[in-house]
Amino acid sequence: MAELTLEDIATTAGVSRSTVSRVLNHQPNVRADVRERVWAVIQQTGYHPNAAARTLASQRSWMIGLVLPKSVGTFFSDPYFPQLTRGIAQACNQNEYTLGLFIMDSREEEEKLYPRISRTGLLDGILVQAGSTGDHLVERLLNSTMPMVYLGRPLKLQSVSFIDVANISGAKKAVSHLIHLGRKRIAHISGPTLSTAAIDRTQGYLDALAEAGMPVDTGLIRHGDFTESSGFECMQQLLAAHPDAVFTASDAMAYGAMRAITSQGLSIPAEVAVVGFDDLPTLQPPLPDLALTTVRQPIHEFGMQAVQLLIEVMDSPAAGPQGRTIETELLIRDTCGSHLACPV
Amino acid sequence: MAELTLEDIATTAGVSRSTVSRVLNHQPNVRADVRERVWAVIQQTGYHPNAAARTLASQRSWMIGLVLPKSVGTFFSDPYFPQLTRGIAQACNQNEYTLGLFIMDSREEEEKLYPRISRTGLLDGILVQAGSTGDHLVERLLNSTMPMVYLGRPLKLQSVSFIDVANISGAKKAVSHLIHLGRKRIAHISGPTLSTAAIDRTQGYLDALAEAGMPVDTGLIRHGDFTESSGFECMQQLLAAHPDAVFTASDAMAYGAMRAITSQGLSIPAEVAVVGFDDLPTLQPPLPDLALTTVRQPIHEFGMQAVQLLIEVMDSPAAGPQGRTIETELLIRDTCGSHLACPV
DNA sequence: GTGAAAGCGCTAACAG
DNA sequence: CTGTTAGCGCTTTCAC
Repeated sequence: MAELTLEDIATTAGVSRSTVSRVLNHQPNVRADVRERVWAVIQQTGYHPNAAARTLASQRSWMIGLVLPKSVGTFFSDPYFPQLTRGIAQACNQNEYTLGLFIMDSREEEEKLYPRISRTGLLDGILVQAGSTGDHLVERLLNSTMPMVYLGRPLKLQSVSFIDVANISGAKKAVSHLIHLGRKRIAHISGPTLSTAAIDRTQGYLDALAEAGMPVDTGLIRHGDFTESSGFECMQQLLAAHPDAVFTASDAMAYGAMRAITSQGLSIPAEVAVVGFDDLPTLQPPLPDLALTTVRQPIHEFGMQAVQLLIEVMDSPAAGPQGRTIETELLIRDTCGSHLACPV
Repeated sequence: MAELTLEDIATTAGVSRSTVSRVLNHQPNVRADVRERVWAVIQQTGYHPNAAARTLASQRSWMIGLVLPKSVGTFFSDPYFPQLTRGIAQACNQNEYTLGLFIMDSREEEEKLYPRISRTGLLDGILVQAGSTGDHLVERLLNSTMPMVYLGRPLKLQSVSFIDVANISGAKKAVSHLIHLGRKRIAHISGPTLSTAAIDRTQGYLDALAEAGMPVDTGLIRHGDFTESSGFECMQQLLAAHPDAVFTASDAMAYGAMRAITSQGLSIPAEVAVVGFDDLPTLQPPLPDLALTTVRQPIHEFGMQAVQLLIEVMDSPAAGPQGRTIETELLIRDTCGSHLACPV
């Protein structure tokens, strides 16, 4: 079954290739009746233009790539990425872009994939997920001329377009809330030291303490790796310092912390309040009747905005690097103890 | 910055375009010294061939699509898909294919995406995830000439290539194990009635009972939707019928069931044994010290095999529809009570 | 408003 | 073993 071509449509519609092309691309200069006639033929025959030919001639593939460097090790143990991917995919659909997925599991894959990603005629632009700082592939990509948006806070601002969650202010909101509720010894479980998201959330924690004139006790700070079990372990250690609250850099760690707290016979939130970060709907809470107070980051929205920004960058490359920040929301539920302190 | 072309490389290397093309595609008929000279130029200049031009000329895009119909609603609440996607991506990388992701959230998106997916010159083949039976998009795709592999059991075998997990035998292994341990009233929590995976796992349950000459009590069967909470609810109902074991069609439901059982003050596995299905590593068990006995499906492997099969289908379309089944493994841990019954 | 013609950058016979 | 010659199917000036 030989595929239909523009030529075929042109012939049966009794017009030239150019005209069919104009109709296909919704260009104005076509007489209404001709346009209809051509559309009719297109519909009847079920013709679809050849993507490669179109890309070659127009120098535009209408395809963008989502690049996940190998340093994003948690990709599939963390519900964050599926959500993000879904937001990105949806925005792609809305804007008629096809989404290419580039997942690297090893340094070798990074080496092999780099030429494919940077090859012209395949991608119009890329979304690059921030991994640990100093990732080799990311560095190379940053130095290429491919239009891109970095997902997260880049090390040196102003050199690349990026979109990030307002981690600092989000974390600060959470900790300030705990302070206002009268908590005095607020512990903090941060993420990996190379994660800018973790660094920024810790910064928010420090900012909140500073604003309240409260001292920083490094004995109340631990670094986990965003997972439940690391939250459990960090909290076990922290309990020796008798905190009356803990702010964790992820919900999973908050759940781990809750498990540690209750297993010591302490009550939440009366004796130790807990506030997390993420609000991923799919996590199963350890204590069904105790909803976690947390900082919600709108991941799906984040993904959609990322695509939108990339489109802007691709459409007007002369505008230079753009930055965008997505706001968070403090969701006050049970574990912060608001109902204990605020009987209003 | 004008992009380099084959022509440029040919000129500076002092050969013709064809020769450069041959070198690029690792074709044999090139003298060794010429080959090296050309490679040198390619390396120095950092030249990468244009993907669209290559696709147009060779009629091969080296890109495959992963299609997730809207009926796959659980896509991002279920750790199954991220794992699957990772396996697929890895196999694509190994075989030099680019992966396109097509996620549909609504019927409208399905309509809009169909032409893009079936458009020639974009995809060499597609992987179509099974959703609920009778999905509109899937029907259309099945009737197209696009090389494809269906992920799951198709309704009418023999009309399409597919790859599936051995759900029936896996479930049967699980239930037979419970029977051998002396359990008499084995309940079952199945999945959605439109899911072939759920249907097959239930079949395995029935087969095991039949083989043992045990009666089927429909009062011991409930349908959940694979989620934790549905497992909890189904188990609450089932407990009224006093089962001494339960086999669930997913780990998440098994965890829900465990929560229901313990909240009734019953002990696992002494009073009620539990066996799940999946063995997804990322789920957080409700009872940290009680590991779930379950049927492991090697999802990552499944994804890789799916790509392999698709490649076979694309390379030899004349061979007709191919079917492949991936075996499961019964992982005996704590919740089935093996240690109680088998003091060997 | 419409058609002719010239590519887009590559692959693949076909000669030599 | 290497170069010449046609395209692949579409977009896009440029005339008319």
